[in-house]
Amino acid sequence: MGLIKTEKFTNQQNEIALIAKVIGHPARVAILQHLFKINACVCGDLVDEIGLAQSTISQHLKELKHMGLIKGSVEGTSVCYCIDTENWSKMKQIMTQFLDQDVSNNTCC
Amino acid sequence: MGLIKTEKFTNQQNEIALIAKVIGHPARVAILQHLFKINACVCGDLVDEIGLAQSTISQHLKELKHMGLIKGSVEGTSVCYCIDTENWSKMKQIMTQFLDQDVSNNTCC
DNA sequence: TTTATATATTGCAATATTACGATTAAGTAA
DNA sequence: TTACTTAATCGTAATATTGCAATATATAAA
Repeated sequence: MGLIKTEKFTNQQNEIALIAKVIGHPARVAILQHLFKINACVCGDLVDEIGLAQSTISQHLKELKHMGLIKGSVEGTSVCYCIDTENWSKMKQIMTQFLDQDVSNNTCC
Repeated sequence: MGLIKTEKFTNQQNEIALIAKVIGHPARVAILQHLFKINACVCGDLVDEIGLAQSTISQHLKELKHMGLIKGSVEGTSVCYCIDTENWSKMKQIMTQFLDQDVSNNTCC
């Protein structure tokens, strides 16, 4: 069906999955890495940097913004995007907690 | 097109995205959490636990196995699944390194 | 061998995602 | 005003994902 049955899972499980899903595309990984690297506002040079069509990059930016990982502010004709540090930290904590599950007692197979 | 242009990105970016993508479904998050919780082999009770069809769970297990996050061994008629601790640690390191990018110098917008 | 149980695979329908070109919107410069 | 620049949105095609029923496979028990 292509439709995820979110009602079968806990809020936490759905949230982890949503965060991971947004990161689960190399273009969005590249955008985030570039924003971290530049460490300041960036706009349409992401299109040159990444090499996908302008409309495609715009769509990925929209998804990242929708998840709250980045924020954008209009600067004249261009738009300045950057990491939303507060939300990034929150997201990082959620993911880290999931990833940090103790593996040492795992005594099977 | 629905087709990701992986050739536009670095191996690292593609790898991060692939890992995140596998985690990007609540059923797979639930499976992983259950395997951690039980801390031992588990088989078809994942179907009862999660409440999706057997074939659906089997497919998700296949994807997790394909990414190397879990491994399974046949035990009679059932199959014992568990976290692949070595690969989990590797994966965790890759993701943590990505998530840990320094946010403090971010002075924009 | 037959039957039962557990898991994997196949085939399919519904929906989602990715990507792009074309267009629109909104600001700037002339 | 018009022309230009930048980014968002729309429409669309191609592909991917999700989920299930049905079937296949493989082992165990009778």
